Formats: sequence, C-alpha cells, structure tokens
Amino acid sequence: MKIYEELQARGLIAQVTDEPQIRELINNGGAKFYIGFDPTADSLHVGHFMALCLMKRLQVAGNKPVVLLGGGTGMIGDPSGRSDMRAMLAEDTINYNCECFRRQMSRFIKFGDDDAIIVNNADWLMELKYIELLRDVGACFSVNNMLRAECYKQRLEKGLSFLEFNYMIMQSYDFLYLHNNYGCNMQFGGDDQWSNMLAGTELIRRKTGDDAYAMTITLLLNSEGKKMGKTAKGAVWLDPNKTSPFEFYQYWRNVDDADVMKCIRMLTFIPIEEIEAIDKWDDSRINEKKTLLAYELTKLVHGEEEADKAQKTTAALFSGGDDDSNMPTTELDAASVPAEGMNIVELMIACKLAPSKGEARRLIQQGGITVDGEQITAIDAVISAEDLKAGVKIRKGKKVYHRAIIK
RNA sequence: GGGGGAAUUCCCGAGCGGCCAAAGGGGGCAGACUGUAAAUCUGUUGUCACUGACUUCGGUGGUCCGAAUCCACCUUCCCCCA
Repeated sequence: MKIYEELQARGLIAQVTDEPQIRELINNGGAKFYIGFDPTADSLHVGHFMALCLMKRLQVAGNKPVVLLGGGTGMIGDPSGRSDMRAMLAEDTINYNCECFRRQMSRFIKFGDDDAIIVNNADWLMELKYIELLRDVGACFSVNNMLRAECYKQRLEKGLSFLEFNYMIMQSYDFLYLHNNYGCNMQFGGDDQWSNMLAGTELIRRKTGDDAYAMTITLLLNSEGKKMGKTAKGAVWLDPNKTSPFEFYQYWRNVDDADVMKCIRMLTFIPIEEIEAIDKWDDSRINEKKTLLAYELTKLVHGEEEADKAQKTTAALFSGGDDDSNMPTTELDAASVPAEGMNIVELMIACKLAPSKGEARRLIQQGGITVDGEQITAIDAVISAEDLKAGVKIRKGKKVYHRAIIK
C-alpha cells in the first residue's frame, strides 16, 4: 500500500486541492512539503503531534519535509475557526516558545540537510515593508473572497480585527516564500487551515504561474464533534512536565468507546492490516483496545520506558497490584508535619488534590476520599506522622491517585 | 465623525436600592449504576477561623444608613448611519 492510500485508509485526509496530482507526487517521493506551527504555547500538543507523525510518514515515503515555526505569524494570531481573538503574545514569549517547539520536535523528526529542515518565518516576515507588500501581494487578494472564507464565519458575527484579518496573507506569503526559496510545492495542515492554505496556492499561481498543492489532515474530533486532546484543565501536552506520562496514558485509556478505533487509526503507527484485525475484535475486548491505544501513544511520545511505567502503575491502581512507584507524589517537609499527625484537609491541600479547604471538606463529606484503601468520613480525621513517613496513598474519586510521604 | 447598546461568578445568561455569594442552563467535581466508557439519577460548585465573617458583578470616584442595581468619568466590545 502506498503512502496516499495508507493516509486515506487511516482517515487522515480531509481535503486536497488536486487528488490525482497529490497522489502521484507523494507516492513517488516528489513532494517538498511544509507544515506550519505557530508558537502559541511552550509545548506542543496532540494536534501538533498528528502533524509531526504525518511528516514522518511522508518522509519515510521519500518526501522532503520542512518545518515552519511561526515566529512571525505568531505575532498576529490565526483567527481561523475561533470565536474570539487570541491573546497577543509578547515577542520574547514567542521566541521562547519557538525554542521549546524546536527542542520537542527534534525528538520526533530528524533535522539535517538531507533530512527535514526547519525554518522560522520571523526571518522574512519581520523584514516586510508595508507599502511594498501591499502592492506586491495585497493586490492579489480579494477582500470579497476573503470575507467569504469559512474560517472567518464565526468572527464576522463577533468582530474581526484588521490585525488578524491579515493572517491569511502572511500564511500565503510564507508558502510563496518557501516555494521560491526552498522549492516547496505542497503544504499540509489541520483542516481548519484550509482557507489559508488555498489562498497560498492561489498566490503562488498568480505570482509565478506554478502549481502548488495543499492537503489538510482530518481534525481529531470525538463522537460529539469536539476537538480531542483537551481536558477541563487545558490541552494534553507532549511536555512531560506539563502533562505527566501517566496522565497522558490515562487520557487515552479513558477515551469514549466510540472514539477508540478512530484514534488507533489516526494516531498510531500500527500497520493498517493489524488495525483492521483489531477492529474486528469482539466488543468485550473494548478495554484491551483502549489499553493498546494508550500504550502505543505513550510509547511514541514519551518512550517505551515511560509507557511501561504508566501501564504498570495503572495495573497497580485499577487491578490491585502494589507498584506505586510511578504515582504522582508530594514530598512533605518533615518540619511542616506536626508530631501528632496531619489533618486530612491540610494534607489534601498540600498535595494539591483540592484547591481550597471548602472543596476538600466537600470531597470528604461526599465520600470521595480514600487513604490507603480506607474511606475517610470525618473532616477532622488525622493521618499519623508514622503513616506519612512510610508514605500514604490517597485516592480522590475513582481515578485520581496521589502519594504523600515525608522526605 | 454621528447615534444607540453592552460589560455579572469557569462559560452562557437572569438580576426590583436592602430578603444577593447573586435565578437558570452548560461545564467541573463527588456519589449511585458500570467496564477507568457512554447514558441516566443524586449531591455539590467564591474564600475562611463555615449558624458567622470576608472578598466578588469591566475600572476609578460619588450619592445613600445601605449599591451588581443610581450618578460622573474612564476602558473595552457590539450594532446602526457616514
């Protein structure tokens, strides 16, 4: 199976500008393609991960990848598909984020002259002269058309600043620049980027007469149509300091039944034939599928060792083993613990299991707190200093485990 | 440039000068049921020294015994006309 067909089989392809051409190009390793990443945070997330995986798949098939860091476009902020304006980022923050991205990416993609290359659009966008750009590029854009773009729909109801309106032009300019200077003939991106990417191919055609292509990756949506990789607390990050491998593992272990196969297809590198076989498994093996998904992904992102640890810890917690070595742990300062022990409410605050004492009490009153397997019923319960020295296992609700120990 | 409207708690959104820590919904958290799923039902959802006190309704001042509510100015946003 060739790469295009594989991407298709995995359900990764959302939209393409010219299917026969693109198929031909990438199946024969003829594409020099780029994917842009705007440095909106100090860590990559799952959406970025999908793009990086795509990059890898295409690279293996002989195509040349270009990573574009959006040091310049990050100064503007992409309004596509958003209902309100992004917070404007300071230049320092953007540069810092770019550095973080670069470091994380090098774990997934091999950079070098013969491998992937990485560029930053700040290098050319920041130099642009306003009037010059307007005459050179601005003349090629129809405001009427831009306003019709799907990606602005929500924003036209609530308000779109001129700053953000220019994002599409900058992204198009990037494509043109990479086409002229690096021989890029294709752009990939999330499906929300479709309008921006089309504008780029259009601009290249107008300025150079060359054909360039664009293809978008299906956004990873759950069965309710919401973006996956988000939790109440925010995104699921690839940075182990922001989302621990255990949390990462748990996120995927907990996906809805309806979404498991889609995730396995789109996110893992398990061969298609195997995936088809897994898809035929009996419903009673649904949890096996989830475990597989969680393990595979954790392995890809954090490495085999971390994946093993996360899996072991999970087995211990949910199936009654006793390996708690990988559990999130709070080390208490011996001096902060009174000789007679520590109040449970205080302990929960110290472990950040509750943001306020009120909430800690509520959790206890509702029967949501267990210490070393015993449910706590009184809000004035005290955990003895001896127990804390040995380390206690606190469980909040069904799935949150935490260990507290005096160091 | 002219005219009109809006800003409330995590989000949306109600809110008579005192009975407002502020209706309702969403989301979150916990409990029951389950399979670490979904759906459903129940409780809960500002902070603390918790029958009380304190902080909160865009910002700053003011009126009043008392302000989310009234007044002035400021900031931001939306709509209509140009």
